[in-house]
Amino acid sequence: MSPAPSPEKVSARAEAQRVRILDAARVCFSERGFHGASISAIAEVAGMSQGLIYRYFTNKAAIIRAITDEQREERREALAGIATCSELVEKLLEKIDAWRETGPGMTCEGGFDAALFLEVSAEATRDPDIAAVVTAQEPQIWVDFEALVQRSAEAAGKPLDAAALRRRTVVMRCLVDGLILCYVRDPAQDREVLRRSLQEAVTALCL
Amino acid sequence: MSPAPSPEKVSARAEAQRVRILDAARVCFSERGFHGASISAIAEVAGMSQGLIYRYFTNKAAIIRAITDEQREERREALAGIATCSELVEKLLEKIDAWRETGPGMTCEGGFDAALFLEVSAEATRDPDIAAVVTAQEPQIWVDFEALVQRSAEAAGKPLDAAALRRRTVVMRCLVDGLILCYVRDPAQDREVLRRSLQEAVTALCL
Amino acid sequence: MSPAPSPEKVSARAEAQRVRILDAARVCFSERGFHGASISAIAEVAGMSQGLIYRYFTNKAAIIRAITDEQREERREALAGIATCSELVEKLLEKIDAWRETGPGMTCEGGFDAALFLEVSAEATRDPDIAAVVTAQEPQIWVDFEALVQRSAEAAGKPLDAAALRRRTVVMRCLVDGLILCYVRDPAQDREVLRRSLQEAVTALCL
Amino acid sequence: MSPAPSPEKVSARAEAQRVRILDAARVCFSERGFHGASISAIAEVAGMSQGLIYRYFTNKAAIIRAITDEQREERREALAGIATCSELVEKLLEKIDAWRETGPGMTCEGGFDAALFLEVSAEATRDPDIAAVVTAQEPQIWVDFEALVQRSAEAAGKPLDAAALRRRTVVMRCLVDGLILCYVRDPAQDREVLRRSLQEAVTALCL
DNA sequence: CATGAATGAGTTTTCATTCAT
DNA sequence: CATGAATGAAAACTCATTCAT
Repeated sequence: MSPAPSPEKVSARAEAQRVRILDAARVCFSERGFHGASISAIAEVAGMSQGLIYRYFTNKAAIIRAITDEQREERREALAGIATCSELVEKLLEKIDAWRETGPGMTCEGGFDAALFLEVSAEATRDPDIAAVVTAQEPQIWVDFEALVQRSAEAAGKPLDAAALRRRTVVMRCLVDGLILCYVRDPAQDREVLRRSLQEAVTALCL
Repeated sequence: MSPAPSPEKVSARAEAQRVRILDAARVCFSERGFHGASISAIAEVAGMSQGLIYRYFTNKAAIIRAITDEQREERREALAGIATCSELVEKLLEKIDAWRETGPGMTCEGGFDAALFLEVSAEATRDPDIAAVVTAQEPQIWVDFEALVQRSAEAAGKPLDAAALRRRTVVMRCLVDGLILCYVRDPAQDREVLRRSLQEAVTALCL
Repeated sequence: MSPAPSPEKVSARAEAQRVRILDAARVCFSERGFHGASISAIAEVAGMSQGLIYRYFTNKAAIIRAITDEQREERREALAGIATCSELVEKLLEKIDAWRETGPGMTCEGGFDAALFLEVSAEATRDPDIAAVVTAQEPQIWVDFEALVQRSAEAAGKPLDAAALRRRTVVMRCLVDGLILCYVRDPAQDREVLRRSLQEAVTALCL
Repeated sequence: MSPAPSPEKVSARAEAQRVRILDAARVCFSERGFHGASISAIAEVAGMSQGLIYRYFTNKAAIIRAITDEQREERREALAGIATCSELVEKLLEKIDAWRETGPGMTCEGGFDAALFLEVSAEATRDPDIAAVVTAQEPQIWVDFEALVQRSAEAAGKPLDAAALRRRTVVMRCLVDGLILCYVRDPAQDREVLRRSLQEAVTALCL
């Protein structure tokens, strides 16, 4: 009875547990912030005991780091199926709307959680560990983003050389990240104006 | 002798104390976040007892609200002496650099504290009170920002009608707010590239 | 100008201040209990600064002692105009009703504050100082009470000798104090039943 | 081995902890009053950390409520083995004496804590929650008390009809509760006089 | 005489973390 | 592997008391 489970089984189970914890943490952190959310809240949402969490993460800090680290992949996925900058703007607006409606923690499955994104960015400002994780994500994000911008430029018939590509990419990232802040700070503002403003800028930049 | 202090004197003292507390709070909140900073830390930085803080603010929440509310004025001042969008980009980059060097809490006196800005934005995501304060600032900020954009457009010989002005202003705000995020997330990145990218965009937008 | 006030004037003023403080304290203690009421609350109700209170009372404990001490006089007054035990029961019921309606602190002016009476009794259980004050009142109260009971007995044509008088007085005091507890613990109970029960007992005791 | 503890075991432990806390609370509340006793004092007496108390009671208020609620059962038990009103008076005097000697908090095991009884009554005057708990106990207490009074009346050969029974019961309760107050306010008084006075009254009431 | 700012110790309560079972 | 009881430190907040003015 109860044969020793194969190592893969074990780590599969372990991985599943980690996922459960991270799913719960995402919800809690999004709702209350990294420092406002308690381990006991996470445990409750995850449907497990507080003690068990410490079998999979040494620390609350480790959970925060893991959540922060996830965002790299999410960001990659967000850019994956997208052909042009114009489409990116469109999709992002949709996702922010979805976030407002479905509530916090829905970062996975192609969703986007603006609260978590800002919390991570703010925390990166203070905690060197988090800053390191965030900064480490950047090269990859730049690669993906540049690919998109180049794709977009080529679609517009104006391919860019390396330096111009980088600059155009910087602008696009600022635009996109700034859009999130804009939306968060004044959620009542006219979404259509937002959309058209951004699209106009994309056009002006020949993307 | 020892005349009863005039009421102005009294409230002047009270006001001075409030300022001391807010100065300390700005430093602490910037360093540790709203929920990571403790009242006792604020009291220590302010050089007073914890109890005294409660004579001037009913709550920690009240301090957070006050700090959030301050940002309106700071933002106004930041735009005040600026003629064109190009100049805005230049000044903002300088200020972010200054913040990185002088450390946290230097929001006043024309300074800019990116950490605090992000913390406020993140908190607005969770706390309806903070969201209300932030949202209430927006109309004023739009007015100031539109004035700058129009000034800039006129300087470029291309004045804008109301609708176009609004759209261009949205783009500028996204650009500028996004720049902050970009900088925070990858502080090591080449500042010169950042500068040129943004300026290029400003030019492309005829501002 | 401002001639040195005569000593009587001074102590008259001092006495008036003490009264203001005690009036306020009575209200606060009645509403929140000795330990639940704060000096600052008393100061506010008294319309003066907290510091001033300490010019007239060395301590919070001193105020509590003073309030406790007052009850002797109140109790005397309560018995003063009363002819028979039957009348006492009637008056007490009226006063408890008045207290329920007019709210706390109305101990003076022939009123009766059941909350304060119980608070004092409870505190006497714990604080030896208060116990001493309360116990010191008792001889006087017994004298007054015995006078009433004797009056009542004579009115019924059955004067009592010293020992019997004392015993009958004990019973009357228990009856009357117990009535207060009964009322407080079940304020909804039928007042008429209460009245008749007590009166019946008075009759049975030939008072 | 080391079998998972059965659910009964688990809640048995929890129940035991609650009892430990309530035992400690009884002592502390009796010694210092509800608002004078601190959670840390209760924790110390209970021999546990402050934090642990909050695993079993959400609030200090919840502990106060629980202590208040206990009194119903204590009161029931106090009346249980008693045949006549005369015996009740005898037993009560004994218990008050025991309380004076054994110190505070000995409410359980057929003991009686006058301090706690008065504290609860005083608190009922201020806190609606406590008032509700106290008032909710009353019907049961009346039932028990009426049973005793009827028993006593029958023993005296004079059974009472419903209305008279109620009135006689009111008188007995006032007598008994008032006795507690009398004793507390003047603990030095002659216990024998007290005893004889009450017994005389009981006789006069044909109980 | 009077104020109210100031303090420091104390309050209740929460929380990350550990550990026996 | 999993629980959840237990802890100790720290959080926000209150309060009696003092003191410069």
